[in-house]
Amino acid sequence: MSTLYSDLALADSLKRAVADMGYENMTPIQAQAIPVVLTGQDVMGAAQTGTGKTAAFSLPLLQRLLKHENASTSPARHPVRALVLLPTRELADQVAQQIKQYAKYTQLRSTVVFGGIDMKPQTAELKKGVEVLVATPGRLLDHIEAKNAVLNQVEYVVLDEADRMLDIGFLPDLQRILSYLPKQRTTLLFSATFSPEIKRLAGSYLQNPVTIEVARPNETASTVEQRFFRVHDDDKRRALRQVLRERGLTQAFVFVNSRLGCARLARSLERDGLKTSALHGDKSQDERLKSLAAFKAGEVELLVCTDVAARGLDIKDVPAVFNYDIPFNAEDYVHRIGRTGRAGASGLAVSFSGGGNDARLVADIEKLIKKKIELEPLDLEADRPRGRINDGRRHWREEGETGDARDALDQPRESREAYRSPRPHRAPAAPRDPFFDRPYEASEGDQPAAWEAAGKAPVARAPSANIRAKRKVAALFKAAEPSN
DNA sequence: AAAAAAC
Repeated sequence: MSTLYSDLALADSLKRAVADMGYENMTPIQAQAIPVVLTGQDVMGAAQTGTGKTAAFSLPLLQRLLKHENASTSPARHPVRALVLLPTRELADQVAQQIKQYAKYTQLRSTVVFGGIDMKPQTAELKKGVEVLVATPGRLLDHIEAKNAVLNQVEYVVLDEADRMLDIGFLPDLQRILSYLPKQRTTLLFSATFSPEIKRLAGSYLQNPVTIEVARPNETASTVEQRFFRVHDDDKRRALRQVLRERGLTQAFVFVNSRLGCARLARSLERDGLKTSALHGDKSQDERLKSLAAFKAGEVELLVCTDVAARGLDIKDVPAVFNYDIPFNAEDYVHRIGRTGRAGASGLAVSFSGGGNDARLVADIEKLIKKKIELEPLDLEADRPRGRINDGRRHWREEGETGDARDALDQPRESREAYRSPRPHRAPAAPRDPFFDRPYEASEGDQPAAWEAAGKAPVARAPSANIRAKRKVAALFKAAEPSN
């Protein structure tokens, strides 16, 4: 069987676009899936990360849209005929851009909708009419309810990262979306990982599906070197820096399990002089896209991220992925390390197994990927003497400052006590304008206030516990952000 | 346990 794009039964307009992108040979998933999707059958496709799944469904999909004109499709109307759903905004953006590339020589229109940004431009695009709509679930439902998107003529639905789309967090939204679609349609599911339960569930959404498994599902790429180090939780940051140095790594994804942990780590690595940006769900969409763009452009060495970045993101030539935290789901491990070693390149995946449940989680991964995992010790260089303050930095927090005191947390637990310094004496703070949160401004001819004349500060009502908690969280995130 | 996805 030929694996050349030029031999495929695709329109010249699509072949030209593929050629423009420099592709000649199909990957195995493409060679197997494209002919099947061209027949219009339902498909469940499993293939390793980084092997071109997007092209595997979008090219034949576009071909079907070109060749099989819908009876109700007039040149004046552009009903949505194909819907592609993804679990994160960045991924939706990426897939939409790829589809635009493939469709650039055709008359087919496409657009993308996702949350976190203004709805109006998306609405305008939808009103103009598109044949292909790429979306994340929440925002799509908004557009459906606002009657901006009419999906009653959808012929093709693609669930990319299908196992994620079918998991408990997404399922309700997904089911609502599917309820707006015609029953008579083609459904395509793709992912690198499928658990047996998800496979069963997926089956209930498909009609006589063709199953395509190019590699064993859940398999990791053989081009990625996988290392697991046993590291004390307090030593992970040093371990990360050491591995970066030893391996001469210029860029890496660094995965962390929580958003706050992500923000904190990004900030502390930034302070270590590493060019870092953070990507997690508590950042504004604008910041998220900027972080990712800076990493793509090579302006940033480390992308410190949560699992928002675990799936699908296709960035060329990222040499390494760190699991600073071991992921809670073994499947996420497969997706995370799939950010490196893409398109046959080599890559390195380094995971730090610390305390808590980590050993158990590593065992889960071993079981899933069916590869023996060796937990190695990591000899840390004594680059930072422990237990004494001799790095010239302060380890307490001055009033009005945030963040520095937490550096003590980077030290081994037993020596933290040494970082506790007596609180420096300071004059009582001047009262602040509670509305603008700044010192009261004195104006010409001001008399000393009554409180000042009496030599005591005014009594302010303490903020409620609720407000204090909110402020505290906001301050933590603010303090934890890299400065730029 | 966490993250993601809508204001």
